[in-house]
Amino acid sequence: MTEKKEQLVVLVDDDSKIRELTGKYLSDQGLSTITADSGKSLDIVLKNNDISLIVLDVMMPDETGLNICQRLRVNGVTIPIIMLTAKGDEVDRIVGLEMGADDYLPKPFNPRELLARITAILRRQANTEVLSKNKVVIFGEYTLNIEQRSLYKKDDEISITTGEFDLLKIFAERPMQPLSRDQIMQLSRGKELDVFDRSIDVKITRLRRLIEEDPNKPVFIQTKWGFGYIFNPDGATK
Amino acid sequence: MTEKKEQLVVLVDDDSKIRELTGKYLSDQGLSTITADSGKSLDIVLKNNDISLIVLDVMMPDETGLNICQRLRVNGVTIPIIMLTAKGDEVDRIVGLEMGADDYLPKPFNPRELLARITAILRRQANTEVLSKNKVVIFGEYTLNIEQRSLYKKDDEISITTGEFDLLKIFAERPMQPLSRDQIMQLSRGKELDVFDRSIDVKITRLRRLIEEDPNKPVFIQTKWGFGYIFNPDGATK
DNA sequence: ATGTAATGTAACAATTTAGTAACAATTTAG
DNA sequence: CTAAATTGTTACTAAATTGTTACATTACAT
Repeated sequence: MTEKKEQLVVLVDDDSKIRELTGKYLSDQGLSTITADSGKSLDIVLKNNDISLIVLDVMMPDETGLNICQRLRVNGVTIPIIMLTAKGDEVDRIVGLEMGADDYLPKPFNPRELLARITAILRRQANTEVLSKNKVVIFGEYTLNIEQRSLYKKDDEISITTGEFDLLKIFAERPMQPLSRDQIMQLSRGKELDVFDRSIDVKITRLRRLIEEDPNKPVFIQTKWGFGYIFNPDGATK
Repeated sequence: MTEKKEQLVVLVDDDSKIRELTGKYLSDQGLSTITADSGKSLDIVLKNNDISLIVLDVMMPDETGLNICQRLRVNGVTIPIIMLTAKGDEVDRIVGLEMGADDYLPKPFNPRELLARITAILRRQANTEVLSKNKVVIFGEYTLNIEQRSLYKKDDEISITTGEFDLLKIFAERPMQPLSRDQIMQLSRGKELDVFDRSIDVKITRLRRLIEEDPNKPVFIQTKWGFGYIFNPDGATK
């Protein structure tokens, strides 16, 4: 019934030897792999492919893996990341995990171990994806059915436009996480936000009219002044 | 509508408070519910009733939910299971899925969310059963017989072209699931849809003329504006 | 309190999307 | 091979959504 999605992995390392050897090994083991030699290349790869996982070397010129990782996470990218750290570098490991990496592997590593960790994470990911198909997000007396792309108030369906749905979905999947207008733009349309672009604000206004009892005192989508907005499914407390 | 088989759900939890409150909620919402306080009680319930779904708490004395789940699956029981796990317990969740649970819900949970997940699973279940057994889909006063490739209104056969039938079949097999034009094209002809291709729209128009009382106000095949179309066998509610 | 920058939003403009008639092309049945 | 039926294409209209702008309002720093 469900078709399996091809899993695509990117390996980011400035050392061409590692890219070739490890890339080949992973491919040989049946894992589609792309390589990139820098953060810049990675950005291009991410823009043009549906990537399932990133393997990221920490030590790279220009931009370190830690930097890249942090930058991606700040921009709301949730693709799992495995960090390659210098041997026994506890500090890097900890920092890496704090930056939002999902796992780490000390260099030099055994390709088989890398593969094992990759598949472990992908399997976990696949499980949660299957489940998120079932997902409904409930806030107050509203229910957002993501699979059906529909919104209900109690038992009545409320008509919601594509843009409103996409925006609400972004929030609903990230409860209690403040999102900047930039992040929202990235997540909804993969673009940068121009400096004087107010379109996100207007969309928020429209969304609030849909789901807030009193749009002047929003409880679900609140303003983080000077930063952006945050979705609180329990409604504002204070 | 169609005569529906009574769906019976068991809620297994050692906490009597949860059993009572949640059981009452589910019953009030029209879902026949039995409760059990342990794996042993569950076995008795399963022996004496035709159960459609099991809601299973993970943390229980004597035998944990994970254990029960595994035991049932090993014994060939395929009834869908929803696990209630401790909040944010990733490990339980993953193990639960590997044991063969169909979904999970972290505790404490919102009863409405539990209900939503139960009905989602039951609907899917019912759907695959109908399709594998009868190959007949009923909506309003229409009957689509998939094996015969024929469509009836009440007892009168309505002539339907190959293309219309194929399209209707795609929808009929996926009730309440929004389909993009791209998906429809993939499903019907295995091709990508060109950007300015409007043929799906035209087919929809023609299909609506066939099965909608008032094709200007379609109730079975509705437009998901900006996305695609959705088939609602119960007819539009609002 | 006051000035400044950020946010809210009404009103309008621009754009995107959907419905479908009319015709052309293609397929099917005889 | 021909006629009929079906399906795809195009063009146009209407509808719905989304973006832009301008001004009002609000929150913050001083």
